[in-house]
Amino acid sequence: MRSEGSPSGRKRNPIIEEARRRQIVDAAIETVAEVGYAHASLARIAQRAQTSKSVVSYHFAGKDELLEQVVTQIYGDSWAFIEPRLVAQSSAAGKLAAYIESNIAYMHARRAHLLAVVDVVGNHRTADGRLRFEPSTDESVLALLGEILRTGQRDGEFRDFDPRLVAVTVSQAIIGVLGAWVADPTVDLTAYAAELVTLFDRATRSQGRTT
Amino acid sequence: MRSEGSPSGRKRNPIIEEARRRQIVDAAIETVAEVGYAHASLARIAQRAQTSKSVVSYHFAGKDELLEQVVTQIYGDSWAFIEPRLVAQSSAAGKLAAYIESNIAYMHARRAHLLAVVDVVGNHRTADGRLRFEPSTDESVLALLGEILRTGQRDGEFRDFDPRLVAVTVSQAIIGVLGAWVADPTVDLTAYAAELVTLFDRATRSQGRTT
Amino acid sequence: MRSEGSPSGRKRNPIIEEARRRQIVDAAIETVAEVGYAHASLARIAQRAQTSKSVVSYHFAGKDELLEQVVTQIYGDSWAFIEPRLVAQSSAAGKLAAYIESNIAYMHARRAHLLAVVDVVGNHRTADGRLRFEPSTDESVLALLGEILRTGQRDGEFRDFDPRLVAVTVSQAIIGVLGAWVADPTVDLTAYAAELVTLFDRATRSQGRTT
Amino acid sequence: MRSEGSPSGRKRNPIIEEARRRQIVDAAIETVAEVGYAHASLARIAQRAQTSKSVVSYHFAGKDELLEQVVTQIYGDSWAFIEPRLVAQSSAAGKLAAYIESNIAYMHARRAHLLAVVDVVGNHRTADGRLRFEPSTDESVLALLGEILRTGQRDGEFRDFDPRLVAVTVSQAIIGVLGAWVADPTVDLTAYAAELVTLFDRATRSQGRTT
DNA sequence: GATGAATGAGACTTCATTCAT
DNA sequence: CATGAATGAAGTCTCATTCAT
Repeated sequence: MRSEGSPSGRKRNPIIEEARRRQIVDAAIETVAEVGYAHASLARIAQRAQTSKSVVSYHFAGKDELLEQVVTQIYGDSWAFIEPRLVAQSSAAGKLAAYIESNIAYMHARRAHLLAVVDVVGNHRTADGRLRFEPSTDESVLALLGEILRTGQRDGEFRDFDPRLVAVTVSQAIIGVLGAWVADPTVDLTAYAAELVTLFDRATRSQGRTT
Repeated sequence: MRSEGSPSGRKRNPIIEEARRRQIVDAAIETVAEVGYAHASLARIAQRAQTSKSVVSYHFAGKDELLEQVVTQIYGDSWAFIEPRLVAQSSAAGKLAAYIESNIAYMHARRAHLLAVVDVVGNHRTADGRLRFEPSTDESVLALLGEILRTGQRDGEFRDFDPRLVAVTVSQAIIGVLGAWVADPTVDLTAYAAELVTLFDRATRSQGRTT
Repeated sequence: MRSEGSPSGRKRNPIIEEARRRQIVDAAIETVAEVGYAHASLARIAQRAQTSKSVVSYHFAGKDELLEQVVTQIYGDSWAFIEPRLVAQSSAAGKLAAYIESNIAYMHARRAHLLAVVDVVGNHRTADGRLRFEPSTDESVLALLGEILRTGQRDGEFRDFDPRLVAVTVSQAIIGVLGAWVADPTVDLTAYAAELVTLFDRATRSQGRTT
Repeated sequence: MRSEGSPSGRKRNPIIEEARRRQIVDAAIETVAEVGYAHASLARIAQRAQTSKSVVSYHFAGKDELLEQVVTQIYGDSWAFIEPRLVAQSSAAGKLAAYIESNIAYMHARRAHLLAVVDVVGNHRTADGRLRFEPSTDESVLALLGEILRTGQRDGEFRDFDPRLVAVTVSQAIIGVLGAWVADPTVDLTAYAAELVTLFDRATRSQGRTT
């Protein structure tokens, strides 16, 4: 049980408190990345954070809350990286390319984040056995991509297709490229990203148009 | 272990033996599909197979071998379904379309197999924490797709691109579409498969060509 | 989780199984008697039964089932001792006296049973904090005593009073006498039992009657 | 601990100090009454007192001292209620009746006190597993009742019996009646108290006497 | 005077595996 | 061929207590 005296959940000294939580979440990310979700026990996470299981239990209501923080933090960080790069583009095709490239670039720089988020999202379940997070790809990501694609279709940049299907495909293609890099870190991820941009440009452009 | 040749009263019976193993592997598939890799204990698998843990341990060297059989069996079954449909196509583009459609069709008919194989492949690890299977997509699948794509490029059907990247993309796009269906079983998987074929046809065709 | 293969809950070899369960229940009784409910951990019980926690968990679904067995067993044993002594009496007054004396005699011979049953009944609670057993005195005991008292009133042996109140009082008086003996084992429990019989004889007899 | 005499800026304030302790003890009583001794953790008690564990630990040496205060306070309060009602009676029979009725009346008005004191007295143990308080009934209560009963015998009011046995019986009968009320709050506790007085009047009166 | 933070002991439970029959 | 029984490691979580501020 967390929160005593202050039912809001936040402690009186938010600075040290937040720092400790962040430190533990980071340790959890690294641990999941290294040994996988199934073997990422509180003991191992605590060990990496250089504390004890009790401290982890003190700062988080339980393993569930900790793992949810892992996902929340990675989603937040990656979005903070991607968003300005999207805003900088005015065309839909530009935004699509920027999304693909910045997403890959972010994970390129944080391999552990990639491994952890995929593992936790794909495995963390509620007591009744249902996945706690959206499977495969986050719903908000699909909504964003769908919006970009629909805008492009309205403006005549893109041909006619099912925006959701293409959004799913783009999303999974990115994961696939990242997965290939995880399996074999020698692949040139930047080149792959560029090729992916080309591929989806071709797949979505309306006929006869040129960049 | 009994001695071979069975000089004693009891007879070896490979048929019943194989049937038992298959029954247990099926139970394992269903269990993983239902409660997920992390909660698929031997006890639960045995319960679903209507036996006891001991029987499972008797027929398989351990949990590892059982889960490897799960993956092997699903890979084998799906390949048995897909291969004839590939052979029936002569063009590279035809083979690519056939691969996409038959792969999705197979999983469409066996939801539990899809859930189980994704879960086990993505989670089953060796004692030292490394994944026991190729991450994300099976290497042999990538080799097959790469071969089709390269043939198409050689014959002028396809434009110039990195075959491995496109192979990865095709593979992950299929998983993505299947994932969208798992998350929301009401999506029209057949329509999605057709759209996916169109999308990759556009993405790979050399300019100016038509079907 | 107990019971595998045989959903009934009983194992194939009921003899050895039942012996082990009994052994563990006995160890639980002694442990609760010695260190009290709150300190009677599975570890301590297992230690006294000369096994490990795992074995206890194997034979019982959990601590709850074990403690319920403790109470069930003691209730059953004591009733097996008391019943024939009740049947041997024809008059209501005789049955009342026999109940008091045999109840005290049984617990006199099994101090640990007395301590354990009082402790478990008074403390064992469900997850939501409610007592798992009837508080103070078992309802079936009160029903039995009430029946005896009502019969005595109908036959003119006993004066008019609230049968349930007197049943509760008899029940608690027995516990009180036993409690006095637990606190100070030098008290003459047999003499106390006899005095208790006299006391309730006086309190219940109809005026003018004699034994 | 600060030095005495408080030479520094802060002043010792025994009033606020005592109020705080009382507030915490009250919270402990309510908590034990609600969730039982075994689940009455310092955290839960602090939560109900609207403070934190640290505050509780600051005001009491430990959980032990707090629970001892719970018992002491309830014993004290109940005696303050009962004593004047005893003094008001001149005959031994009158005192006995007054004791029974005022005891029940007090607990009738404070259900939580009843539940808490029974639970703590029956469960609180020292490190070596021995009960910290007298089991069942307080020794001073038995002494008081014994004194009343002996006086009554000396004056010829009561017949000859073992005073301690009857004291124990009276004490437990009261607990029994209260227990019946706790189990079923709809029972008419006042009527039960009156019946109890009658019952023990009959059981103790010397022959041929009348009120 | 008071408290947020930390901590280690110990609680219950689940699990994969082994062994004698 | 099959299984009931046993087992120890490891998991998550709760708790009373202590300490620096």
